[in-house]
Amino acid sequence: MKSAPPEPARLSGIVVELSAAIAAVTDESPKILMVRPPDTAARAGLPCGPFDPTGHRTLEEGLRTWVNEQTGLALGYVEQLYTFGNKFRDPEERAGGPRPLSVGYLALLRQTEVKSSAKADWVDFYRYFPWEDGRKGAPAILDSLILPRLAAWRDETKGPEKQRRRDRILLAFGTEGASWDNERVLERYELLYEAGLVFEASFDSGQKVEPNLVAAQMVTGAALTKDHRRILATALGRLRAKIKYRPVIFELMPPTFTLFQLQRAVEALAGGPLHKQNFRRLVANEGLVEPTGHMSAQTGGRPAELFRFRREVVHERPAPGVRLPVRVRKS
Amino acid sequence: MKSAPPEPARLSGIVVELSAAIAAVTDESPKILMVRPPDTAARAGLPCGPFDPTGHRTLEEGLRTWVNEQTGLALGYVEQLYTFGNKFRDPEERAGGPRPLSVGYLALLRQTEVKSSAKADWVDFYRYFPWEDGRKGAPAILDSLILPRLAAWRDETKGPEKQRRRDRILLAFGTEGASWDNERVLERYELLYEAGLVFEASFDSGQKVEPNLVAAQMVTGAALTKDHRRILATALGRLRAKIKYRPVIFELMPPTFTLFQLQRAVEALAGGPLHKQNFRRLVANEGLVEPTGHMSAQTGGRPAELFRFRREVVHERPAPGVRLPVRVRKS
DNA sequence: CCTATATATGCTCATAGTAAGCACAATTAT
DNA sequence: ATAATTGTGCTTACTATGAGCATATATAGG
Repeated sequence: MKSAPPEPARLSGIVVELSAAIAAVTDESPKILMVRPPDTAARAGLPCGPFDPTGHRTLEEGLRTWVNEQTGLALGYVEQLYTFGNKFRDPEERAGGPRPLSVGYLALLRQTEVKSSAKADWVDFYRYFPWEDGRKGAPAILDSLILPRLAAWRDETKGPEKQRRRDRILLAFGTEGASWDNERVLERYELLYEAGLVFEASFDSGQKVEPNLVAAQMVTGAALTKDHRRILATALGRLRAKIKYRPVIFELMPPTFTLFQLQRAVEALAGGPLHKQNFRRLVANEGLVEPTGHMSAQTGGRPAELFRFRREVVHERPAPGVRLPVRVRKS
Repeated sequence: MKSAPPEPARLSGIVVELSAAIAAVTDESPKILMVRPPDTAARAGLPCGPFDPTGHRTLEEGLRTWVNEQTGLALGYVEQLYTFGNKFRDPEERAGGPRPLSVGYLALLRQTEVKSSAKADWVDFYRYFPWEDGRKGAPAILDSLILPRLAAWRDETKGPEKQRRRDRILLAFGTEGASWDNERVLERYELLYEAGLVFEASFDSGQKVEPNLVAAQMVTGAALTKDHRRILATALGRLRAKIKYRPVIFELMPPTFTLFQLQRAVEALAGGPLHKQNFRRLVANEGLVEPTGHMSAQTGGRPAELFRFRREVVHERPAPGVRLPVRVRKS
């Protein structure tokens, strides 16, 4: 075993897959592109395909090729997220299939480029993570179901393990006076998974779970195939982090927009309400946008000025981004 | 081609390698663990080994196993960085070898655990990135060599490509009034690579370069095998980002330490000087440390109080970290 | 002992950024 | 006309940050 050289024969049991969480914001709602399952019994999943070592010069190029073939889309902004390689992340592995690694990517698409297709749908992010949408106050599902269930899961154990579980819940969900960090999407999903509160957990383990847990799983968001919901959680967490220090939000906006549209887009991703006046001041002070001089087609109130993104900011400031003046979450 | 199913035969030409940038801080100098090359003609590299899909349950477990076998170290803090898969990242691929992917990791080790071994050495980070060490003012090599060379490389071209190169230089090196962002380690390395200013560039391309460029390469840091310097640049960038919003610096400190030792460790990684009084205020205000009541063995001046890390902070604050009050870089 | 030097620690002050909210303007729906 | 909706300017209190002064306590060397 020690310092054995690579053995191609032993290593051929690996498949490298490229998967993409492709995000857009339409009508103030955050959307993600999902490939429709082959039959109604199966679950939907992210666009993905195998990496081709002879055809693809880079991993990213392979991803772009695959997405283009599967959905017809030409991706713009693309960023590598994480490589997933846990044993049995794909159930087929149990049946003797090769070990599947998946290199996950986050891609952003402008609203204008969004079109439906025969194979893929645009689905609201929060259908998979209903507990992450705090735009209209703390999600009801937290107090009504998730936190009690997590507390029960914590109390299944004793001693140091119980303490560890308490700590993790506290950190992820901001209980016991700790604060809710909107970036900890993955931590929250993984806790729900471990506590058996999402469908994938009971499916992956193959165990029967108690009936009222099954009922609970029906309301903890829609399930995805394999570990794609985990990949998606990683993507949302990264995206929430990134809009705070890089102007990626503009990858999702049309060429011109009102400040309120911009705010709605940020809120859609961040999952919380923003203070309007402060948001405008922030965006203006950072020099992120410049007025076009035109006014928007009215949308119910006083007409708003149209702005465009100032590409020059990246040269001027070290970390231009929307450092959300998020209102304190009242739980 | 279109939507072709995975073909195991075609895909078997992939090797997945796990590589680790293992960092520590000893004597106020940032160190990285390097595996010694087999002969003096070869270049050193990061500890790494192939991923074993049958033996390793997770990628991270595989990494820990490999590092332990190669260096005898049991890693503590480990974090996945990035997966590298560019064609010909390993020169052996040109000779018909399989396509090598590498999943890069960042690991942190306490000073107390650092011991040399027969196979591996602890090397100062900045031996590979001399332009990143601004602790004693802006590195001389920037003005004397790097920036003029980059300007020449920029001026090789005309029109939009020239503008693109100017923008990239400006963003990465903070020229023309822009500010130096200590996290953009990878962008800087890649610019030097593209401009042919590091040894790996001429080696990888196989071209002869003009003699005075070779001379220049001698002072732009030590070369590493394959693309390991790129992986290392990714690691340093990530580490510099992370210490600002997560208390990872304490993964590198001994159980108790003086505030000045802590400051020196942060400076070593961040690559710039800090304002002492403000640093102390910051660390105290964030509640990152607590006094032990003991005093340090003197180190030349008034004895300092010994502190320890307060593990509880992670529960109290959303993003505890050392938000460096870095002094403005005088170039 | 005295002095230079190095580190440790407490404190001030000016400035910038942030959270919260008041006030008012310009439009549409009823 | 009036309510509702959205846009925009401005104030106020508070907090964080950058810079520096002042002083405390040690060591090293004459």
